[in-house]
Amino acid sequence: MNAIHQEKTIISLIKSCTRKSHLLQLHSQLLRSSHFYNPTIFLSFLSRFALPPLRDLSYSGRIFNDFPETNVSLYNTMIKAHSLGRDSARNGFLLYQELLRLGISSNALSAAVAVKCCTKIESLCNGMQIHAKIWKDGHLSDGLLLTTLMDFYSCLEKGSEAYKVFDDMSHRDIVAWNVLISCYTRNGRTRDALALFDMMRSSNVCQPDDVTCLLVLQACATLNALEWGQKVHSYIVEHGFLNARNVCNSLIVMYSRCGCVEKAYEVFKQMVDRDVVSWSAMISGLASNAFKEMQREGVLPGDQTFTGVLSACSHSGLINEGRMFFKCMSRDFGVKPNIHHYGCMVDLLGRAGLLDDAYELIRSMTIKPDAAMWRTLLGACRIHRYVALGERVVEHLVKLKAQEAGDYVLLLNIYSSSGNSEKVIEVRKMMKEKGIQTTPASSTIELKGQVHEFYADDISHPRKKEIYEMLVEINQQLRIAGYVAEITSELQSKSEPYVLSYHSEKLAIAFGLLATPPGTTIRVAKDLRICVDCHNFCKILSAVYNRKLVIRDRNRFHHFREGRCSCNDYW
DNA sequence: GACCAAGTCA
Repeated sequence: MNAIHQEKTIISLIKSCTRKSHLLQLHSQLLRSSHFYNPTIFLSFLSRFALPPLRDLSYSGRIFNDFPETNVSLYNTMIKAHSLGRDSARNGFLLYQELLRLGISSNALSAAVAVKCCTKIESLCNGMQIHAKIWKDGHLSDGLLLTTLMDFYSCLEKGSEAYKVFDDMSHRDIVAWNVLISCYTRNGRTRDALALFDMMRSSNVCQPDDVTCLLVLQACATLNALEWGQKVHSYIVEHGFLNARNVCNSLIVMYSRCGCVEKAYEVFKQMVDRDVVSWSAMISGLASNAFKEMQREGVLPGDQTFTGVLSACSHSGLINEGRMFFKCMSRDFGVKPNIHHYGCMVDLLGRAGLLDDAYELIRSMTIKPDAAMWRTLLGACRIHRYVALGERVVEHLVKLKAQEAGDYVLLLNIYSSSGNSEKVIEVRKMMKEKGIQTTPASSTIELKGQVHEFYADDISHPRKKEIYEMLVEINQQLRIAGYVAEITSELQSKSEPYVLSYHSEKLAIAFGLLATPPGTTIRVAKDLRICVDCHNFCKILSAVYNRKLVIRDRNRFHHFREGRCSCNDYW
């Protein structure tokens, strides 16, 4: 009795672990006790490590292999974990075959997760083999398994097979119906998907849920079926699905595809927790509708139009739209891409981490790339830590004789963030030899019509004593809130090694904090990029001091509020 | 008693 109680406690302890470090600690503790070899406890451990949010395949694979026993559940968990990734799904299927080879009796769940792997790797014949085995093992009454199988056929565009499975099901729950709808939309029977929504509503088999709405809205968007969409919208309102973010996002997409941006905007405005998807959907809706409207009014888009559209795409990370517009501008509108268009595309691809594509694009250009273009790419190399490409880009800049101190600083940052200190020293030396001067960065803040300018470690301001005292206090406060100064990854334009000092923006912010009443937004402009450390500083400061902070640096605006920044991570 | 199915932008 006691043992069972203990087991339960340990399992709930494992479940409550949200951090990998805690879990690892618990793991090593248990490893020393006898509990670890309890298969039930080990299973809950394994699934914690193998499945999202942690999903560490190599670690979970190791403990799975090291564990002295095996059983179906352990295998199922591992197969499931592998089925979630495109690259790992093949190994998931191999694990399933291993399970069969070992003679461990597989169950319906094993088949389900193995089928999931086949869906991911798009292997029809492997999936059909499993289907045959399901038949043989008599698992045909398992609704979950059959739903998975249906989805498999649907994803591989074997609609008729999927319908057959559906027909043979003895009990169909809402998920099965939803899979059927998604199968219809995927396999070119979009109108039937809509009809199904009506059928479900009028019969009392299964009432549409939020996912049903999601799927049907998708169908409406492709069919341009505005009235249908509105019907679904009112159903959503009636059933209180409007607080589901993904439902709202789908509504936005549906309305903008149907040309009703106003309606889309209405939905967008009443949302309380908008995420990237909501914003991207809204932006792309606005952009493409404005674009369509322009054509309707017979105004031909010019090169400036595309600069606007492309830069909107690049700022909102709309990669596919950007690519689409870029392709159609010359093909359909006879607008030859100019250097700005290419610049937007390089920025777009670079931000998305598609650096090789960006490099290829520059190479393919008929016009000569300018320094700004290479610099954009260099910035992207810095973000995504592409050392080799970064070096090549600097070579191009040198060839153009356009290299600036800032470029070397960027290169320095690339090396230092990838931990290559030898190269850092080398570049520094070269900069010294070439006599490259770095201009000190400055930050400005406006107060009652007067602009105050600060440099790093500036002591020229009349209120410098207060400002530095304020900074000491801020640092204390922020440290309590968990701020740790980050000095390793970032180097500013100083040629000296990093000394613990205050960048200009910190001085400006401290001044703003002491010179303005609580609640005032602090606005600072900086001529270079804000560094990671100052960025963290701002994030935490905005929460601790409950102030909104707007920093405009060389690249963009950063809006800090309640411990967060508008640019999700640093850039 | 633990492990399981569908789904938002592109």
